Amino acid sequence: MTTRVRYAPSPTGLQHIGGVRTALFNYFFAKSTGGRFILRVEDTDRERYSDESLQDLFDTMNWLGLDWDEGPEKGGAYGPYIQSERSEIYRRYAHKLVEKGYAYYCFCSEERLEALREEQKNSKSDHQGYDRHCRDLSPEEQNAKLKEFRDAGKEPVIRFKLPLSGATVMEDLLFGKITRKNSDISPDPVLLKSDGFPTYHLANVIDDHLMEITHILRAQEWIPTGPLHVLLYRAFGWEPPKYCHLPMVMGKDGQKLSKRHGSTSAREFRESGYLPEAIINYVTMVGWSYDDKTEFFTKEELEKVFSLEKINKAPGVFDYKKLDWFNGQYIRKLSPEDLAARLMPYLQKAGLCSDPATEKEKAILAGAVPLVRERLKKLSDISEMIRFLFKGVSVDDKTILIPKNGTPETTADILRWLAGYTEAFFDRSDEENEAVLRAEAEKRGVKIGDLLHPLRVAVTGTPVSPPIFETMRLIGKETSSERVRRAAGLF
RNA sequence: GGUUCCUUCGUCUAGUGGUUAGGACGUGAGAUUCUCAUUCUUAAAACAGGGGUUCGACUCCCCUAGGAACUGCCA
Repeated sequence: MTTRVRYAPSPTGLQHIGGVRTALFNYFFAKSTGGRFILRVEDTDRERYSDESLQDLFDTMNWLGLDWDEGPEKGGAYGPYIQSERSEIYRRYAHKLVEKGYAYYCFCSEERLEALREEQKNSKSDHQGYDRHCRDLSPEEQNAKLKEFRDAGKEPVIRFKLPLSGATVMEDLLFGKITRKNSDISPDPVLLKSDGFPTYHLANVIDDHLMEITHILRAQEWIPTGPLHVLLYRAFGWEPPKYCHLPMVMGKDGQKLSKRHGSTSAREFRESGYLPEAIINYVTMVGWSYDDKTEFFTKEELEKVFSLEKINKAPGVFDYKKLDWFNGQYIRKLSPEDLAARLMPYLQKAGLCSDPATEKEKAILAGAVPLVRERLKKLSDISEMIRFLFKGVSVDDKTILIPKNGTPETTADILRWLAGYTEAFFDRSDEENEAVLRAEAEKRGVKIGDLLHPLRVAVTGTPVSPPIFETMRLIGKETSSERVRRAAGLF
């Protein structure tokens, strides 16, 4: 039997790290078992649905290179893969449950439910949730209400009739048996909403069965509803798939990862210059490991080596610092050409390069890449790092030209000397130049850094830059000399 | 409040009854270096607590504590 797994997000917001992790695990599990990876869009919440979210889902999958074997835009034998296009199916099955006595119409108003919730909150009773008000309506009452509703152009919701006693066991590949008393399950959850759309519980169970999903890999937050789903499968007379609940991804404070912890959406990570390779590698490593030493994995390797047994049960904290480290590692693994190509969009966005880039701009970037590759954590770092290659520099505050142990006088003198030297600089090798500067520093009784600091600030406008000799060659003789002269003129 | 799940360095983890409890990020120190970064060396840092079981428990069982998730006509 080939495994069939699915990633089934709800397009009600940007794809976040938790979702990405679920997608990744499903994808790798499918690949590693020679199975099929299905994408299903669970857009049954019409209130929160947005086209932008759906687009973001595709963009994210695309960015990460997670191709689905079946799903929207691709099709497959079990379509449609967008739940809003399957409404008829859910309605049919929901009514089938009513006929079989496993579900019932509920006519309770939002207001009544609201009041009920309010009351329960205050009473702090152990049992919360729906009071099963409509569960035992007599056939006459039910028909009357139904007519009343339909005459008014309304539809009642359909609720699942949970067993009042007993317990239900869900088998989980990771956690083993998870048992819940039926009386502890949220009482008679809604299956079909009044707008005719199914709730998650109904749609999910029906689709997973109809699409012949063999394994459900989803976040641990679904554990409490697991037994409910098992009950639903049973009511339909179906065999539940195998479950594997994935540990959650938390923020530093141990709470579910959210905006206040930092970036959480794939889009933010993409835009600030994290490589998909790094995201894939790092995100997979929170909650999963291969052994005690290997931590670098390409997507292709993970497709082979991933296994459910190595998943950790405990939730994991998302460590932004470690992600940065991974990203830096991956940036350094890129070929110079590849890195340059990935960097260019950031320069364009910062207004430093035109779009499309000119040959000259490309050449400057190509020259800069060897100097910055060791220094980048994120691709977006590039614009501030080398803006002086594209734009003029202005030293507003001349004191930043002064090295740590220098004075305005000594600095002015050094700059004048440097201004006189820059011409010769370009005729010599870096080694020769360094020798000259060292000799000059010694003559002045200072360190070479005391000469290089004013030079660096004069040429790049900042006290932190790539190695200054190489940088000057990138900037060119004209501009470099001019900048040094101008800095000297400041005193 | 109730239900369910979880618990090895600050963080991610290895470990499956006998180990000096290993690695990685981060942090400290040092080296390299023109700044920054990279790189290298090195240090500090953990089995939540209490009971059992056992010749022997991080590993098995129980209890406690702590944490999390769920408790919607959201998923």
